[in-house]
Amino acid sequence: MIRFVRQLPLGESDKEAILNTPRDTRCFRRGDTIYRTDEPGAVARILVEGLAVRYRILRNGERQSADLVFPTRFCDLGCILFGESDHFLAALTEVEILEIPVSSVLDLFAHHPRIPVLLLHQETRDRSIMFERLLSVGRRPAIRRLAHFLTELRVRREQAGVSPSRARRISLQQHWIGDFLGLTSEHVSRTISKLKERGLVEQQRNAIVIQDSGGLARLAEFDSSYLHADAPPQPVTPRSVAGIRS
Amino acid sequence: MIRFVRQLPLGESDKEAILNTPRDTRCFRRGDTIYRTDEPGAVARILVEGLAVRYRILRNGERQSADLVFPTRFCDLGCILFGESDHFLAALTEVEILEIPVSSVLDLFAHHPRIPVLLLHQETRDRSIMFERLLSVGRRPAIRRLAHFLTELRVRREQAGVSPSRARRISLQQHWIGDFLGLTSEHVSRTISKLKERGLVEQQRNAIVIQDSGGLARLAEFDSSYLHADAPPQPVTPRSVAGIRS
DNA sequence: CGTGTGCTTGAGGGAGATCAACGTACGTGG
DNA sequence: CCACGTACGTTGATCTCCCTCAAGCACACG
Repeated sequence: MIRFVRQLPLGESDKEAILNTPRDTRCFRRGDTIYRTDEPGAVARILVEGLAVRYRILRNGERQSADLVFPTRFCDLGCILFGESDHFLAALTEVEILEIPVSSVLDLFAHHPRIPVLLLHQETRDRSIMFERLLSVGRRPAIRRLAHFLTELRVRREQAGVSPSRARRISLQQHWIGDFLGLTSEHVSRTISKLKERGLVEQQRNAIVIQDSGGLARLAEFDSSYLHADAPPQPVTPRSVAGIRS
Repeated sequence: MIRFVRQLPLGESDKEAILNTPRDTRCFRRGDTIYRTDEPGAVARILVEGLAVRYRILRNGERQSADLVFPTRFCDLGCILFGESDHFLAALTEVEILEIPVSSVLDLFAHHPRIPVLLLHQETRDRSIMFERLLSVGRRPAIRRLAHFLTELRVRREQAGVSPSRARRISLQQHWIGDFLGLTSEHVSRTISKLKERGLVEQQRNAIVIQDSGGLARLAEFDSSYLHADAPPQPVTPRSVAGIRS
């Protein structure tokens, strides 16, 4: 927690305030549902460790995932701002969640204005990523969709500081991949086979390993600008501490 | 402009500051491209009049729309925060745009912290809408997709103050509807026919008119909670002026 | 009155879904 | 150490929803 706060591109007083905020830690195991839309009671949650997935479901049980939640992110701004979450969150690995009373977060917002601006940055970037997902699902054929998704994950993990070789190893169940891409898990399996035939990826137990990142990115027509990687972390107040990107 | 600012759920000093910000007005006609991703130079834009659509394109020219931009909204936060826009904006009607230098907007953010919090609300709601679109495109069959889209537009326009009878009248070219839903315009045409056969909508010149809102919403399995209609406009600082929803 | 723009309709094809069976790795208990 | 069950992934056959391509139509506008 402390390490995570220290890295934020915020002023010292902002960080102090965050560290002094009352909080609770909860842990989840792979496969657990972290929260649901029908849960009453609003809590602000920050994922500090692990990997989680945001999804919505249809009445017939079909699922659509939108986002992976990486560490240091608020899980659900909607829950803070609107008092209800509009999606489900599931743990893909062991997950550690910080729970903070909503009122405390709102106090933080009111007294430390750099914090909502930081969140505005994150939210805007996340929205851009979701837009690109929508473009994939709406207009790209399955093989490009998958190539694009794998490339996006690789690039985002590299941006988050994962070493290139580890970032090329993507460990996600195929039914989750299908839920991200609007495909059935069977078709995901077939599509992975096609990528293997082309020598772009190979499979190791429970993971897809990117063999030819360039070729995969080319197949996907991947253009990383939507990830806003080179954006300044915090351009709003010139005096703000230049921190490490979250 | 003045009327628009007066309605914002902000304090008087915030509104004064907005009104004192240097700005330029530009007008566009139906069909015009308002901005493109490859345009250099960041400007903050607010749509004050008319209706616009955000979309991205693939190399082969295929298009995916994500959002309709209604009046009083920033067109492109990405452009303000990251210095580049990640999508195109096109005018669906006559459109009036306010252009403000990015530096002025960033000053506003820094000195009037309620403003970024207000934007955070809007951005979070927009993201929820985009998530629902992704769910549609990924998992709903065409007829439900269309029913859901039409219902969403009706409800959002009602929330924005349009009378129920006018809100039931949706005037959008079919190729744009297709771009929202990940369908071809031919299939949109066929799908509208199916809705007509069921007595849910009818067509008048250049517009779809919802006949049976309830039936349409039922077919779509529409649940309006993702629109966060009942959320407080500005819960952050209890002393903030309770304003009319934007 | 021609021309363009958007909508409709049809025939045919294909990408991906569905349904079902089978394979493989792994953990658990005997 | 092996038998078994479960969770995931693979593969095949068939089907269907939506796309593609093409032609025709309706209305607006010069």
